[in-house]
Parts: sequence; C-alpha cells; structure tokens
Amino acid sequence: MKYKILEEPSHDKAYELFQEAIKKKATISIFAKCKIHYEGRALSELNWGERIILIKPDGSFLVHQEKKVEPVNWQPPKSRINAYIKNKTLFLESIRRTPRELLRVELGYINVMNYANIEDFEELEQTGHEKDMSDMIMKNPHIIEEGFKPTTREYNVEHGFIDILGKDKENNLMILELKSRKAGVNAIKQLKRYLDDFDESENDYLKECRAAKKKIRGLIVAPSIDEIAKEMIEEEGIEFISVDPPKELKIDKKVTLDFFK
Amino acid sequence: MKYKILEEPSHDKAYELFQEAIKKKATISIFAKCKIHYEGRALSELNWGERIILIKPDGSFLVHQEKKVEPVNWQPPKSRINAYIKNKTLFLESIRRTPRELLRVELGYINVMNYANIEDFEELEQTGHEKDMSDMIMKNPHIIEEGFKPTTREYNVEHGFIDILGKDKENNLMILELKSRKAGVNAIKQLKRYLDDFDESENDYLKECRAAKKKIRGLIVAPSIDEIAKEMIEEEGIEFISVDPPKELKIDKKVTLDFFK
DNA sequence: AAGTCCATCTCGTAT
DNA sequence: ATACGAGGTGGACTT
Repeated sequence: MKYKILEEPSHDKAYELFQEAIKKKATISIFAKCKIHYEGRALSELNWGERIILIKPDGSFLVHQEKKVEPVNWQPPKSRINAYIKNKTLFLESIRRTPRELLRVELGYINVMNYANIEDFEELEQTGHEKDMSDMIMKNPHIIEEGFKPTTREYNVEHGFIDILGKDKENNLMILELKSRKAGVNAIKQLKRYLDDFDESENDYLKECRAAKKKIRGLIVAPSIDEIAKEMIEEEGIEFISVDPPKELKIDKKVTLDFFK
Repeated sequence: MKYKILEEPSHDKAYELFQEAIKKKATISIFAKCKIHYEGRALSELNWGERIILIKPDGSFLVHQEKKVEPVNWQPPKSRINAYIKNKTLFLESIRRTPRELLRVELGYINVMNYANIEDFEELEQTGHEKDMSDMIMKNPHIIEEGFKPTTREYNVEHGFIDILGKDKENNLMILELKSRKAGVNAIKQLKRYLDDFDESENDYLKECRAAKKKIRGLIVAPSIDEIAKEMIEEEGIEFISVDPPKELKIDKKVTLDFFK
C-alpha cells in the first residue's frame, strides 16, 4: 500500500495532494471542518462542522459525521470528482449523471489528509446462505437426485473445503460445490481444483471408489449458471443442478451460532 | 479537533493508540491489511486485503473496501468495541446485543492509524421538505393561525436565515422556524439565535415594531416536538405549532434545481 | 423492545 | 439504458 500523509496542510497543499491521489487512482481520506451542499434527487445543506471525507477510486464519495453508520452525504460509484480553489478556499465537487446530482464540499481547516493505493482482491463470502442450502440438501437429498446419499460436509482438501461429499444410487462418488447465486466461471474452476485435490490425496473414499471401479462425479449446485460456465462444464464433464437457496431461515441460523468460540 | 497519527505502527503501538482513542471518545481511522469474520443476522468471511476501518465514538464500526459506497462489513451504533493482542496480532471485535452480532477484524500490516475528536453540532437540513412546508404556509397562512400574514421568506440574519417572517392579526412580529421532522433542542436553540440576531440588528421591521409597541413572537413549526424541547419553549416564551409537511412533491422540486449556479 | 415505513436507499440481476 | 427485488438494509417514529 503506497500512501502519503499531510498534517494540517494549507488548502494549496491539500489541492496538490488531491491531484496526485486522483492521478494515482488512490483512496483519499480527509479529517476536516467543512460545509456541504447537495442537490439532485433531494436537496440538503449541512453547516460547518468537523467530518471525515472518503473518496474512492471508483468515484464513490462519502462524508461521515461522528455518529451513525450511514454517511451524512455521499455520491455513488462512477461520480466524477473535481477540486478547485476559489477565494483561497478548497472546494470538492462530485457530479453524477443520470440522475443528475451534485455534491459540493467547502473545506475549512484540514487536520489530516492522506491517500493510499489500496489493494484488495477479495470479495465478501456470505457463508450463511450456502450453509442454508447445505442444511436443506442434507435434510432432503432427493433435491439433488433420486438416491443421492450425502456423507460428509466441509470435507477438507488442499485448496479448501468440498461443500458436500456423497454417493449416488450406484455408489459413484459425488462432489458438490454449492453457490447461493448464479454460478460463474470461478465456481467451475473452484470445483475443478477440488476434484484434482481429491484425486491426488490418498483417502479412504478414493480407495473404495477405485476398488469398486466407480466414477467420481463433480456437480455445481446453484440457482442458475451463466453462459460461459455452461460451456465449460460440458468440456470438463461437470454436471449442473439447479437449486434455489432456501429463504426465511434466519431464526434457525441464529440458534446454531456459537459465539465466543 | 485534537488528533494523533501513527505511521506504520507495530501492533503494540496500535493497541496503545486504540485504548487512548477509546478513552477520549475519539473517532478512529485505520488503513491496514485485514481479515474479517462476521456472524449474527448472517454469516460472512472476508479474506486478507487492504481496507479502511472507521470506528466512531457512538459505537459504529465500518470497514470499507476501495469500491462501493456501502461498507463491506459494519456494526451499528451502540455496539461494544474491544481490542486485544493474541499471538502478537491485534484483533478488533465489535459486539452488538439484540440481535446478537459479532464482527472480528484480524489486523495485518498497518499503514496509517489515526484518531481525532470530531466536533460537529450540525444536523443535515433536508431543505426540500422544509421548502415544501414553507410553500404550503405561504399559500395557506391560516395553517399557522387566524389572521397570520407572512411577509418575507429566508430573511437573512447573522447566523443564518429566518424561514418565514410575518405579522399576526394585531401586527405583532412573528418569526417562524420550520422543521419537517420532530423538533428537538437544536431547533429551539437555532430559533433563539435567530431571535437574538434579529433583535440586535437594526432593521426596519424592528424599528416599526418598537415604534408601535408590538411584541416579537418566536414560533417553532413542526409536526411534533420532543419532551425536552417542550420544556424549553415554555421557559423561553417560544410557541409551538404542529404542522405536517406536505408529501409527494419530488418531481416538482427537481425542475426548480439550478445546477452549476 | 418490537413493528412500521421511508430512503439521495444501495446493489445486483434480468430485460 | 431501465425495471425489479433483496438487504446483516439503516434510521426515524409509533406503539
């Protein structure tokens, strides 16, 4: 993470840092006194006060007060940001098209201003929904197919966990990868990795399977699958089964949570 | 705004700064690599990545990625925050009661950490709604009282604008402060300031009023008023009039917006 | 504390 | 581009 900090910069210095950060597509954070005007879907004014301003490289613009989880003013991603100095005062403006919206921040005293190039390739995994799906399938294996017998959940292989391991009615091994939303290429790649991991590890399931000359079936279980992934599974000999994740299980879920390890 | 910054602190130093900030009820901002676990109404995991963490004195806890206006993980106000070091690693935990929710952040390399005591006494004014109310009152002055004659809108005094200035049927001056939502102590203080401002400025209304030995009445106009504000207005000799703001005027409002000054 | 309703809802997805 | 629905919706207000 490359970053730079300025303590109590002049508005000129702050303007320079801002331009530098924009050029580098960095995220900007400012602790400063400011005054805010917004017009667009609604219309608002916020008088002088100390706040935290966060400007992200995707165009998001947030102004936070010292209370609440929601920003007091903001602009969504893809908004165009602009800074200028007028009467020795630094202004930040963020403009959105469709619908047309304008956020204007007039800066006062700036305490801390910094920018940083943030590297983050991870996406949030909502494990809850997949767990619900898993629960549902363990309870009603026929959702997958007639005669399906699940044996193990969260089976550990080198690159992660196989969601559900089981057998079909002819005792072929079945390896299920669950997705609570439309399955994409990533899901197929993940399952492929798990299949390879499984095939390379010396485990009892595998031995038994080979002894009985049974197959290993890989299955993507998701509400839907996108086109590219669909082509891929045919090439890879992977199967797709459409299953919608269950809804309204929140209360049950809470009971199973074990807080404080 | 009192503040302190640490660049690339050790986890021990960061822990110290955290405790200091909590004691001072400051707002904390951290640019760092981290890993996040959440369980409560849902269940989520977020693997290592660089993010911005914001912890507010009201207990709000936000983790922002470099995209989107919404935080990737968060806790609402009144959550209890706790920090500890385990295996030389700094963890931040935020716990909410009812519903029970836990957010755990495992920190990696910390680039910038700072805290600041933010002073902000201003509340967002959704001027759209107040403008609607103002329009309605100008059109139907009897909403306020029989014989009310509004004369001026947005009358400029030192600390801001008086929403509506007018006279009652006995020609006493009336100064109206409009609120589109429940009026609180802030609203009363604001009106008080405007009354003082008005009284100290040399304007024609005031001269005429004094010449004719008329009174100056201060009125809060809002849908409702909270208990503390109610006590206050009796002490201050201010009046309260209950008026609901009109609804469904958004489309009209947009037309009147004049972008780019 | 629980329920209802609004939001500059945001965000994803399908059309 | 627009339409529709879900969300750890948040947050204000009522009961």
